[in-house]
Amino acid sequence: MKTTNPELKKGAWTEEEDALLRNCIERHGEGKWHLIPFRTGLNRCRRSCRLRWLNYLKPNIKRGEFEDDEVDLVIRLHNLLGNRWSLIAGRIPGRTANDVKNYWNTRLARKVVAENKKSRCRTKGVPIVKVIKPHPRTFSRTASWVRGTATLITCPALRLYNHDINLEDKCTSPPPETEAGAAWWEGLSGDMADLDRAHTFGCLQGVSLVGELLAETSKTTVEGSLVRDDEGDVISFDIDLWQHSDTTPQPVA
DNA sequence: AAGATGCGCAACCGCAATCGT
DNA sequence: CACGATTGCGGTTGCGCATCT
Repeated sequence: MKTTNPELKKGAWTEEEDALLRNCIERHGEGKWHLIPFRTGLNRCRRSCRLRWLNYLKPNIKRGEFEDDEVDLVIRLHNLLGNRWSLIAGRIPGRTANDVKNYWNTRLARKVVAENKKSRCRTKGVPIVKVIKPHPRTFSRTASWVRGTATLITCPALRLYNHDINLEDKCTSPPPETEAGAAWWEGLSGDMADLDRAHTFGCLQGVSLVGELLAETSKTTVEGSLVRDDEGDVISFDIDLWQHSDTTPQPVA
């Protein structure tokens, strides 16, 4: 299955190789990585080409020191998502997953551990909050997702399902019972008009989210995390909706 | 001055998910 | 549904440079 060609070049890239790769992607676009070595004539494996592009050559990659707000964001997102570097990087414009991971491993990890130790001493007696991190799900517009047949998508911590019911009913669904859920519902309703090409409707029911999403774009990703206290009660939750453009996913809300 | 050590970053590797047939 | 091919992700390694002894 896996083929390793000992003739393939490894190690640092030269300027010539960079130029070949850049030209090829500018001409043919990103993707189809398996064709890149043939198209460029590079004696590199497709994964090496992909990595070089995504981590170094791609336009808009931000270089240099992380700014304070970026560092703050990385710490918060890592707290929420764990080592999901690609998700974290997706929220920090210009930074790659490798950048974030390296920055974390070389600078932030020790700092955060030390600060956590300090804060644990300060907050003795405060219950530990467990964050459940379901994997993001990606839905294509095809088949059952758009107003189609019943679909059930299960995540470890939340459920999303879509079925053929009247949207008006969905909009007038009773607001969630918990305070956090009610706040979310309010915010969601308020944001509706701002959602350019996708809309989401939903309400909290116990520990699950019932939602329906009409995807007018080619792909939409829903990501969510429930935050529970020691008793297992949901105290807040975070859900992100992503529209996939041709290239990098951009948050819509 | 030269070897040792530490650090940052780019790149590689293995694995799992997804896609296509 | 099964299976191979491809892609994406995160962990790890290794190189080059800076600093220390």
